[in-house]
Amino acid sequence: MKIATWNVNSLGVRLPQVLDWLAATAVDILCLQELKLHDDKFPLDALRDAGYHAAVFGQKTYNGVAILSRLPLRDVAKNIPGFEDAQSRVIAATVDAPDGPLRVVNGYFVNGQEPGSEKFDYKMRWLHALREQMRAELAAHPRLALVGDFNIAPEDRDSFDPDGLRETIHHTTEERLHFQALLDLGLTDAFRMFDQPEKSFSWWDYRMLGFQKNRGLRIDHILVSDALRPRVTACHIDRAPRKNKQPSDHTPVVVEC
DNA sequence: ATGACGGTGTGGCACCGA
Repeated sequence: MKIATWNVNSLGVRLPQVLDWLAATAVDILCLQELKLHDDKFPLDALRDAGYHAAVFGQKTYNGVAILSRLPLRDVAKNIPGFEDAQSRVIAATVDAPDGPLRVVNGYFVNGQEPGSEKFDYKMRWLHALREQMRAELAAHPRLALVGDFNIAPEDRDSFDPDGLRETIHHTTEERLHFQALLDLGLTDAFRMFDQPEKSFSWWDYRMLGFQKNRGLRIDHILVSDALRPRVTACHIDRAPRKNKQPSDHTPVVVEC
């Protein structure tokens, strides 16, 4: 089973690249973030023709998340229960995989802009609420993956300039403690289960030749539950889509389990 | 301290992302 996450920075623009990538990689589940379109603009037909079911939680202009799956999706949940939020950032669904039900939680985590800002405060409250949701999700669904654009570089090695960017957004101690708190619930960063190249990143700034100079961050993650972890055989970042014409600034992360 | 690039929506520029 192959599961992937990809922040596409507008599905309206990136749909042809998504279809190409699905055809090339044949992932079973693809979690998308930053759709930037409302549900009624979601390209259900094109994705169905490509062989995928979809659970969608869209939003015009900003945010928006979806789960694509070759197998049907059930028990779809949107956003964080009990946490009032005007922004579409979380969608969860269950797939009945051959070896048992698999719960997938797909998040577009808050950016936070700058420590001390109102948006950073929102990020902290959102992360705290997500943790409580994940505690409940894990209790109900032992076989679980939490994936998405976390907007957190968990360690220094996940940043192209950890010293220059110390305690700036994506790098703050507070954000990293929230990431660790998710791991402490019984989740593992699948990427770090394996030897990986140094300076492996999933996002590069569009500006100043960020990708060409590999000035990036690893902020897109796949966390697997303790019950799913023994099944994981590989995890990698696929840089190929970042080399497309008109790429997203993020590239997909893929896990095999 | 600011802008650099790209997407969206609006209306000829502002806002947001990371």
